[in-house]
Amino acid sequence: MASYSATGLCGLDFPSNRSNRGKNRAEDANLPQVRRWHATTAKAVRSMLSGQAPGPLPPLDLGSGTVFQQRVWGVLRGIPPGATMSYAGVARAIGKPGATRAVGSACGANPIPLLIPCHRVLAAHGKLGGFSGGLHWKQTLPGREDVIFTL
DNA sequence: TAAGTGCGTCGTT
DNA sequence: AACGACGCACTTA
Repeated sequence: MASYSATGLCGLDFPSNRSNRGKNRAEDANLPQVRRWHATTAKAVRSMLSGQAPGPLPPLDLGSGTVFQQRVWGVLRGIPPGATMSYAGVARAIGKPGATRAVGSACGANPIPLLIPCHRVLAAHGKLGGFSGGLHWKQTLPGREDVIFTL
């Protein structure tokens, strides 16, 4: 289920996942635009699920997140398909080497899984770590991206 | 080497 | 003040 605000895509859930986040009343805004966004989103998601680069994305509304979270998500979006990064790596990438734990929290707060590839973030040493949408996704998705798990 | 424990760390609620 | 989708050092076996 995808959710849109006046700014852009603001939420995305895995199928059969928990209930939706309240927000978005995009009906007030331009419906045609939302439909356009959703078409783009759907295409991007399909690409992701088949292991391809997402291609063009709709505008993302991340205004709901804190500055720290937005920094983290920005890094995640920079991880190419098939690549992975550790929580500590992300922490270093945003210039806060000690904030690895906080990075984990930020990933958990990610409103748009898949398009913001939190599943490419592993714990140190290639271990899986956790995942809000269920660990099986974290195993499945990178699998489709031909990620090589070394130990 | 593998598995378990404890503590430091830091943003969020 | 308490709680993590972590990391590291340090036991044990």
